[in-house]
Amino acid sequence: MRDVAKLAGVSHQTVSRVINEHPNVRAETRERVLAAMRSLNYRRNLAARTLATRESHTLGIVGFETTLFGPESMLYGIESAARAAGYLVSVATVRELSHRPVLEAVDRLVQHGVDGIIAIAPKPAVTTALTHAPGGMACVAVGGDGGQPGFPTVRVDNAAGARLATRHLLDLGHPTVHHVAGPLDWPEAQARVDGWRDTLYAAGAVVPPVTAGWWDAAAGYEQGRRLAEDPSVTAVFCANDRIALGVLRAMHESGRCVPDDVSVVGFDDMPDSGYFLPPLTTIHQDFAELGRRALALLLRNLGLPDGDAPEDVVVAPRLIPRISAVPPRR
Amino acid sequence: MRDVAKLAGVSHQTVSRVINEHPNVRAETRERVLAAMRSLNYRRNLAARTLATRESHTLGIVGFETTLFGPESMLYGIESAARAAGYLVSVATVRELSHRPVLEAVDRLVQHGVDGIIAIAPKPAVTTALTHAPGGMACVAVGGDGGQPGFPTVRVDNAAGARLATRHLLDLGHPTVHHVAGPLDWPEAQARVDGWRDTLYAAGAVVPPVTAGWWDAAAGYEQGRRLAEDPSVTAVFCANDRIALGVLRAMHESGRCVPDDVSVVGFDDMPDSGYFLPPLTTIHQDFAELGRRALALLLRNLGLPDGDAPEDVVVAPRLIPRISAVPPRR
DNA sequence: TTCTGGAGTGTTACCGTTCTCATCGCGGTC
DNA sequence: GACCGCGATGAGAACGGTAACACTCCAGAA
Repeated sequence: MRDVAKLAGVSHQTVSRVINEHPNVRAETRERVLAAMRSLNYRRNLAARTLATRESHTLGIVGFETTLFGPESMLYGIESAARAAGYLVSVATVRELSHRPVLEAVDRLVQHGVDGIIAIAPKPAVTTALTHAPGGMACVAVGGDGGQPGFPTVRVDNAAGARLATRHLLDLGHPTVHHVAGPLDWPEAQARVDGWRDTLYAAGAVVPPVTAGWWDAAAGYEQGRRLAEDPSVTAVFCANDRIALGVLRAMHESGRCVPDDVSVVGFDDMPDSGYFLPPLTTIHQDFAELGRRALALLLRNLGLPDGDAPEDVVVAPRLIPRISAVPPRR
Repeated sequence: MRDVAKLAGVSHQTVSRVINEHPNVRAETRERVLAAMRSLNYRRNLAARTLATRESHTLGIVGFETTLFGPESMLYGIESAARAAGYLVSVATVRELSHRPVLEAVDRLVQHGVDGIIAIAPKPAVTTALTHAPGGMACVAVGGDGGQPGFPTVRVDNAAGARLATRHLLDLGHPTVHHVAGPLDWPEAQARVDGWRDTLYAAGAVVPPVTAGWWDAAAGYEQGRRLAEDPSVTAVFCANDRIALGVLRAMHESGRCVPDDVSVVGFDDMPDSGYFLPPLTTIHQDFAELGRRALALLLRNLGLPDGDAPEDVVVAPRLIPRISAVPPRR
C-alpha cells in the first residue's frame, strides 16, 4: 500500500480511501491511484483490515459430517448468497450432534474471527450449544423444528409437509396411512410424525403404530419388510426419500407391487427420486432457499445493535405428485 | 494480551511464548501466564497473528456448485483432515467449470489470505485457471483424470475402475458390454470410456457405440430406453450410479428384467445404491480418502521451499459385487 | 472583509501478534 | 576470578491496513 501511495504521489490514507470508495477523493487522484494499484498488481491485505476494523467479512458454518442430502444443498445456497453479500464462508464440521463437539466447532470459528455463524441444527443440542457462544456473536440455526424459542431459526414446516403427504394419500381413498419415521430424537422426524398423526385423527382414520429408524434406505428396507407382511397396509408415508427407497425394495421383494398394492410417499425430493421404481411422489424442500434465508437472517441480525431481534423463518414444503401413490385397488 | 501480561506480571512477549509453546519459559512462569489467560478468558487474535506471520492457518477450497455426490464427500474428508492439522477451511464455489469463474473464486480465497488451495477440478479448465493463481500460492487439484502434467493432482484411477467393471461383466460370460457414458468433455468420463473400450479390445469383444449424456438419472433413462430396444444388449456399464438408476428404470419400463435379461454395473457406490431394484453392482470410490490425500499433498507442498515438487496421487477404486450383474441367460 | 463549512488530503496513533535483538543472571571452564 | 554460553525475559519495531483528527484551500454567507 505504501508503494502504491508513493507511485501515485499521495498518502497511504488516500489509497485507503480509494479502495473503500470514499466519496471525497478527486476523480483525477482516484484514477492515478487506481493506475498505480494496477501496475503494482496490488491486493489489499484482509488480515490487516480485519485487525483494524474487527470485521473479517467471513461467516462460519457449523456442518454435520455426514452425507445427508439436505445440509449439503444448503451449503451452496448459503455460499452463493454470502458471496453476493461480500462474505467468504468457513466450514467447521462436527461428527456428532452433541454439546461438546459443537462448542469446539464454534470456538474454532470464533478464533478465526468470523463475523457470524450459521449452524446446521437438526437436533436441539446444537442450538443450546450455540447459546453458549461467546457473547455478541451473531448466530442463526437452520433445520430442526422450532427448537430453542427466542433463538433465530430457519426451518421447513415439517408438520405441514407431513400433512400434505398424508392428506394426499387419504384423498386418494386409502382408509389409513402407515408411517416409517426417522430417528424420533430428531425434531424434524417427530414433527413429521405429528403432522401425519394429526391428519389421521382429523380424518377419523385409524392411527397405526409408528416404526422409526435412521434416515437411510437400510432402515426403510427393514421396516418395509415388516409392513409388507400386513395385507391391510395400502399406503406408506416415509420420513424421507432414502427411507422410501428401502421401502420400495422391501415391497418389491415381498411381492407387493407399488403403487398397485401399496402407495408410497417420500419426503425431500432428492435429485433422482423421480427415477425410482416407480417414480416417487414426495414432499419437496428447497434447501438452497433455506440457506439463502438463513444468510439473510444472519446479515440482518449482524447489522442490528447488540440487542437480540431473533426471528423465526418457516419455509413451506410442497407436494410433488409422481406415480408411487395412486388410489387403492378395491 | 497486554492485560494477560500485566496480570501475570510478565511482558507481552512472554505471553506470546507461552501461547506458542516456546521451550525457553520457566515452568512456574508458564503456569502463572496460563492462569492469567484462563481468568481473563483470553483468546488469541488470529487476524493479528496472520498479519505478523503471513500465515492464516486457513485453506481454501474451490468447489463446484452442484449436487454431485463426489465433491461433497470430499469436502468432509478435507475438512476433518484440515482440522487435525490445525487449519480451517474456507469454501468458494463456482457455478460453471470455466476459466473466469474459477479465477474469481481463487482470487477471493487469495484475498482472504488462505495458505493454500484445493480445487475440485473435474475439468481441465479448472486446473489451467489454477496455474494462473498468484505466484507462490500452493495449489492441489483433485478429480479429473491426469489433467495438467506437472501440476499436483489427486484422483481416482477411472480407467482401472472401468476395466474392473467391464472385466467383471465379461467374466460373467457376456459376449460384450455396452456403455452409457458421462459428458465426454469430462476427463473422468473419457477415462471410463477408455478403460471400457480397452478391456473389450483385449478380450476380442465387439465394441458397441458409446452413448453419452449428463451424470444424472434422466440421461441414464433416456439412453437406457434406446438400449432396451436392442435385444442383443445383455450387459451395460454405466458411468455412475445415478445414470445406472435411470437405466434400471428404463429397462424395467421396457419389460427387460435386470439382472435376468440385462446386467447393469454402476460407478461411485453412492450411499443407497445397495437398495436400488435390484441392488447395484458398482465401483467404489473413496471420496473421503481422496480428500484426505489432497490435503496431505497440499500440506507437504506448503512446507516445501518455493520450488515445485508436484506429485500425482492416484487412488485405486474397487468392485462392489451386488446382484445387478449376473451371467447372461442362454 | 471576515467568517464558516465542506471537499480533498496528510499525519499520527492504533489494531494484537510475532520477530529481532538486547539484557541479565548463573553455572561451568580455563 | 575473568570469560563464555545459555536459559529466561523484556523492549521496540514491524506486519498492512483503518480511524480520528488536523490542515489547506476555496466558495458562499454575513
